[in-house]
Amino acid sequence: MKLAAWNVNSLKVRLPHLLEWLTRERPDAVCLQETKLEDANFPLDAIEQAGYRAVFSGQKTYNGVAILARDAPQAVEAGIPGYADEQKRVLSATVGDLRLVCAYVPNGQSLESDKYRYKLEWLAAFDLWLDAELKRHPRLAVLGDFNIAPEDCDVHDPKAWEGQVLVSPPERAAFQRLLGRGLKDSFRLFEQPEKSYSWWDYRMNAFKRNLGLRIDHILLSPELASRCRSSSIHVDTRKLERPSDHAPVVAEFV
DNA sequence: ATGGCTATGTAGCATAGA
Repeated sequence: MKLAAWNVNSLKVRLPHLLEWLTRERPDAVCLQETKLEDANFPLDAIEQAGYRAVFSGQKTYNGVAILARDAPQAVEAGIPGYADEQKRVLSATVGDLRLVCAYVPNGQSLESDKYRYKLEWLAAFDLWLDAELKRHPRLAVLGDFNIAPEDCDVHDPKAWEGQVLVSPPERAAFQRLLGRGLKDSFRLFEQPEKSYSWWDYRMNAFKRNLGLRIDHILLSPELASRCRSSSIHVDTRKLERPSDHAPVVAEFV
């Protein structure tokens, strides 16, 4: 069994890449972020023709999340219950015997920004809710763009990034709180190449120079973590024509 | 070198991403 998370940065633009990747990799489920599409414009036909069912929660221009799976997603829930948020950032569904949470954590912009306060507040609500979800769903996976590089080894130049948004201590503490709930960072369950990243700036030839950050993650409940056999980042998609600035992250299970 | 690139909405630039 194979699960994936991919911030596609516009599903409209990235649809050919996605379809090609689905056909080649045949994941059982994929969580997409930044679809940037209203639900009425979701390319459901093309995705169904590729052999996938889909549920989605989108909006114009910004944000937007979707879950694609070979088996129909059930018990679909959008957002964080009890946390009012106009922004479409969370979608949950049951696929087979798994509970999947697709998440697009706010970026935060800069430490002085209102968006940074929103990010921390959002993460607090997310953490509280996930604690309850973990108790309800022993086989829980949280997949998406967390917009947090958990450790200095997830940052190409930790000195240059020190204290900035995506690596600031409060954000990293929020990520550690999720791990404290019992969730495991699937990527770090295994030996990994040094300088492994999931996002590279479009500018300054950042990808060619591997100036990246690891901010996209698959977190697993203890039961799922014990079944996980590998985790990797599909860097090759970043080499395509008109790529997303994020690469898919993948976890495989027995 | 606080720039640079990409996508969107909308019709020349503004906003956001990370």
